[in-house]
Amino acid sequence: MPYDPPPQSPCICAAFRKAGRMLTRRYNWYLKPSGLSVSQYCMLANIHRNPGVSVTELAHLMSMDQTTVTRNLHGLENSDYIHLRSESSDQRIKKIQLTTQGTAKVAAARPLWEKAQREIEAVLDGKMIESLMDGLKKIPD
Amino acid sequence: MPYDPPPQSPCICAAFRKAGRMLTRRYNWYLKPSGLSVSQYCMLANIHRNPGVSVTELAHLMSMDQTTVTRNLHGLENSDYIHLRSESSDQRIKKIQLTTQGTAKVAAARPLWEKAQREIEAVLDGKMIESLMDGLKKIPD
DNA sequence: CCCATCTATATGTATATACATGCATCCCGA
DNA sequence: TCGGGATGCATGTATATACATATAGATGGG
Repeated sequence: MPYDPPPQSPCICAAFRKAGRMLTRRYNWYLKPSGLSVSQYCMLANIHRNPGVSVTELAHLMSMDQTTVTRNLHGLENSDYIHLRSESSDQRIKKIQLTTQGTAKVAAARPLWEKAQREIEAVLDGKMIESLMDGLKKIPD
Repeated sequence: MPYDPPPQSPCICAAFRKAGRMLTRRYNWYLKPSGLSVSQYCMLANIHRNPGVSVTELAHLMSMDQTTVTRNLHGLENSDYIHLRSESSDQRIKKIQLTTQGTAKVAAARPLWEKAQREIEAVLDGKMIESLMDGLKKIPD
């Protein structure tokens, strides 16, 4: 019986998904005392960097589906870390802002994030990551 | 009012998660005619490469939680792509095998996967990916 | 002005992921 | 041999993710 060979070159997508799981576990471990997941922390940090960003804009920033952003924001809103305000000039658009508690939470979590980031920077070459992220820009939507 | 600066260096974890989302969307687009997601395809391919692997072994292979593997396997079992058989020498262990349909499905999906893989290989340097995956091995569990 | 159409967000559904924990089985030392 | 700890898998719960679609608001051509 001929043996049907499995894929030779490892699946790049699987590699990145696996890396994501490993990094997520590690960052979450460091962030645990803050009560934030790395997903939540990064979403708050993105809002911090882009005050008043809309749901769809945030989705584009993070290469995330708009509906995923909507749902992830709900948790952050229920925790009173953000609030959404409809744009007066266009009632469809919701602009996202950090609340005082949200700003404080990000600030409190940041040293924990930095510990994780430093640990990973020690084993991964930043230049390579940059170069890979650059290549990803060429992927069609 | 002092402006609390957001994280300077981009979050490596967020970068990998974002890359994973982008690649997952693209691979899933190519795999759509097969009816398999890239997650399912890769899990089947792992089983193909490791016939008789156990649930926990597969979890280690993929850096995935054992409970996640258990749940992902259920879908593949319901679709009759795999079957689980308790090891006679140790009833706790379940060994995973591709069924005839599962083997056929992987074979049918493979050319679609290859199209995705080739497209991504054209924009991402394989050596860098390898080197990054190497670095990840140094992350504690 | 009005409706067709476009755009921004939300909801229904399904899979992916992981932590805490439960359950069954195995194994070893007394 | 038996009982406690170790091991392998499953379940309860919660978040993350995305596709299809619904809803509300905006906009422009007639």
